[in-house]
Amino acid sequence: MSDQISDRKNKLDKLRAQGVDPYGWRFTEVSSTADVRAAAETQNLPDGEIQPEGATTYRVAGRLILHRDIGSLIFMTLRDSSGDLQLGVSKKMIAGAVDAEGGAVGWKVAKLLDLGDVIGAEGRLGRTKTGELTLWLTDLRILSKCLRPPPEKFHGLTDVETRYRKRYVDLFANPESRDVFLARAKIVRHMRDVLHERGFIEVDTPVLQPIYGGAAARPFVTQHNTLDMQLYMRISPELYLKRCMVGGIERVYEFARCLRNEGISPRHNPEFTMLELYQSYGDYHDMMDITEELIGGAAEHVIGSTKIKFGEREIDYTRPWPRLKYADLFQQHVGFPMSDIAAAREKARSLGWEEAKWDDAVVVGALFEHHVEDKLVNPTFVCDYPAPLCPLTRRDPNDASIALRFELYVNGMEVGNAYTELNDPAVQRENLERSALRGEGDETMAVMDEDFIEALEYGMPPAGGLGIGIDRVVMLLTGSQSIRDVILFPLQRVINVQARDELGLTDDAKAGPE
RNA sequence: GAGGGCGUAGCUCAGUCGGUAGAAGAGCAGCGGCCUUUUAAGCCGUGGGUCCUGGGUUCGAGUCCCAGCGCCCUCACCA
Repeated sequence: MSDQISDRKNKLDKLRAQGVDPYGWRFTEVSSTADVRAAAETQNLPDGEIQPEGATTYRVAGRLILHRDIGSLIFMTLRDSSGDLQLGVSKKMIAGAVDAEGGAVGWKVAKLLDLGDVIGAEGRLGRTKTGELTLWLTDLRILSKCLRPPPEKFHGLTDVETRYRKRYVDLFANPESRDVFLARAKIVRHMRDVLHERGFIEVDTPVLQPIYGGAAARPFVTQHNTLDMQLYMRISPELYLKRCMVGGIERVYEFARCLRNEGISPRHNPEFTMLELYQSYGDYHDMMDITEELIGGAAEHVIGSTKIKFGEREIDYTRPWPRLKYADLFQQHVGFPMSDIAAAREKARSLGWEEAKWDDAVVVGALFEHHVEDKLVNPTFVCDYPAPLCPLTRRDPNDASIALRFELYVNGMEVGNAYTELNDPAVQRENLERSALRGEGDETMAVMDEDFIEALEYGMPPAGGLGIGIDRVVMLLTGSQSIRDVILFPLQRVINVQARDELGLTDDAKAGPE
């Protein structure tokens, strides 16, 4: 009976026995530890001294992550979302503290604290002999008891699986993990600011869709009971955002959670966030400008640098970014023009690919991926794709085999994708029919969406459209090697499947009591 | 889906060639003490294990073999 949870529960009982509620209440007018540090910078705080009674006091709240008990003096480290701050508890100094109801708090609470407890505190600033900024407490209360032992104080939580499954522990135990998600929030905020400034309107479109489209991917299938209807989780918001443009929302965007029933990898998660935006009366050149501002601007304003390390490499986000043609990159890195289909097929065969049943464009695309993508380390716009694989893109008026599309590559990874949008309903119908035909039996291929065509028949303005993989941008800007490091709660298999099976708790058994 | 790697105390990790008598170790955390300027505080004492699970080989398995579960990586898939 000596496990750590019971030890902590014992302390819970001791606190209650002394009239202290271990699950505290409202604790307001709190400064962040960052605010306290900033305030300290402006004051003369000699080493080894505490500000005298009557000096400004500060209130802070957060989680206890270090605790050094030196008899009738205790040093603790408090962590909030802005950082850490040392607290000092002197038995003499805190002796008189009482709470609003007249119950004594302070020293006896300090003696019953455990690592991980959430506390509120108030005190006066000072510096220790070694110059460490310290808040010397005049008040201390416990706001929430931590019943489970937190990870080791020095190494934190390193087990990858536990970090993903118990992200709440990872977040308070590993500041660098917390910082990734704070950076993610700032990056998204920066993007919203840029779009707001340019007159874009944020909307929400359906995740549950009767017909899925806007990308080539396998969807998750689900079912609505009352409507007795099969639905798909969206793989893309594209067709709905275009309907918004038909309706006169000229500049529209959505931070769209998309779900794709595909493989999982360090760059792919079943659900991910895509920023998708459309600008009426623009084209894909406008999308390049805005992409630079969204991502390059985030590097500058959020990370504070245009040169950011990713693994061994340093990536340079200095704008403007090169805008290169797909055909030129192909020629440069593959070694012959992409129009030379015979050479392309021969090359494919030499790589051991079974290309016989592939379309010409697929062969060219595969060679491009194999030979070119890895070379694109610094942000690069790859422009003007072969048309056959772009059913939603407008063709170059001078060359129908070229689609007015670009993809943004960074560190060999596709981060953005943009088109000069197709707005001729007849051509759109034709393209969708053709790709539906080619993809017969392939549930990833585009399917006909009659209502979408009908929307186009009312007239959609010519437009530029852009999609940016937010998770991947956050990976690059925060140096995260896996997409799961920038997604708070990445999908993991349920544990105890075996145990459930052994107990006979299969799906059938769970459906209802006998 | 294929291949490779990993799984030992709450956490971070040792554990050699399969064997060092009995009790599988350390640090942190815990528990009992001491300490009013610590910095991963220190000192003394002390409790804690489904070695992922289930089989097998063996005189003997944390270690070897097989199956399963979970995670990571590579490839495939993801235009």
